[in-house]
Amino acid sequence: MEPDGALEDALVRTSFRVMAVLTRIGSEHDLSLTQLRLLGLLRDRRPRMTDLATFLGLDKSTLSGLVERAERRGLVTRGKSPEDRRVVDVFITPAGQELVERLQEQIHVALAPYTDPLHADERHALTHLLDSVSRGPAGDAGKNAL
Amino acid sequence: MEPDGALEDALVRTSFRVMAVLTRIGSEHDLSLTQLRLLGLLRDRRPRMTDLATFLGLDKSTLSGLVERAERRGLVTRGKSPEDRRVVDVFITPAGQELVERLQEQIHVALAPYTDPLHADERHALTHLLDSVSRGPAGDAGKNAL
DNA sequence: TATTGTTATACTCTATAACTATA
DNA sequence: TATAGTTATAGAGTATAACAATA
Repeated sequence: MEPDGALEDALVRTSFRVMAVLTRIGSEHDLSLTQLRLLGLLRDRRPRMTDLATFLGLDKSTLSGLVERAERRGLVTRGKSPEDRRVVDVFITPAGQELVERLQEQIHVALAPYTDPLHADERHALTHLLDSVSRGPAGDAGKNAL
Repeated sequence: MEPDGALEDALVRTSFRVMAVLTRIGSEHDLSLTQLRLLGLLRDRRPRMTDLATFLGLDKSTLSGLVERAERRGLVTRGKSPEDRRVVDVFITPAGQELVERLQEQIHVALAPYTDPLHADERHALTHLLDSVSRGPAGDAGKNAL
């Protein structure tokens, strides 16, 4: 039997490992972890600024800067909504889309060495256990992947 | 059978969840994720500046600022090594020690809702699988917990 | 009045380059 | 010469407060 808190410690330790991988891959493309997540979110969504702030857990003023820098690099675009003219929708550009797909691929490759030692049934079990965990406590919103 | 990359996606998703928890708890104490890790590392070590930079994957100049701000808050201290007078050793203070223990406790409490739904045998299995994963590819240094 | 977003400001985090002091 | 650490500088990330535009 593990000591109390062993599972939580293992989760924290693993998460720092994964974040180190994401940080490294991001920085190879001059992207912070936050820009990485931003692009990931935009991959299959075109949210408004406020939605992005909520998803990322950041202030809307922070989003203004984040999106502005991504836009300056040609990765995303902003467009005013026709229905409600206060709203700004954010889209990924083709260049951004291409980049995010490349990143996804590199992330998988970089994580593979960590997961490769597992047998097929272990991979299967771990995937399902992590899905349970990241689904979170009942009543916690669905949230985002990368 | 899961699609290819499902395990990697689950790892990334879970890691972002865990980081969100750590970020929130840190910010409740005015600590960045990096300061949190710094204190965690110092909990049972008294490394030199260069060691810390290596552990955290940061430049030594970044460490100077990080440690300086933590020192200003009374959480850590710096002391010149007597053997090699170029070296600076970093220690956690009693106040820092007390804080880091409180943080550890809060982190466990905050993660519990995610892990509570698992049965005892699932918790056991997940702990061991995560330990395998975070042990990493053969030849990867031991590294740190929180 | 309330909501959406931006701007101004201030601080932290980060790396690069140049430096000091030891070794 | 090489190593340990700091400082100066510049840019990104972040929140708070004040603001403009729209509802």
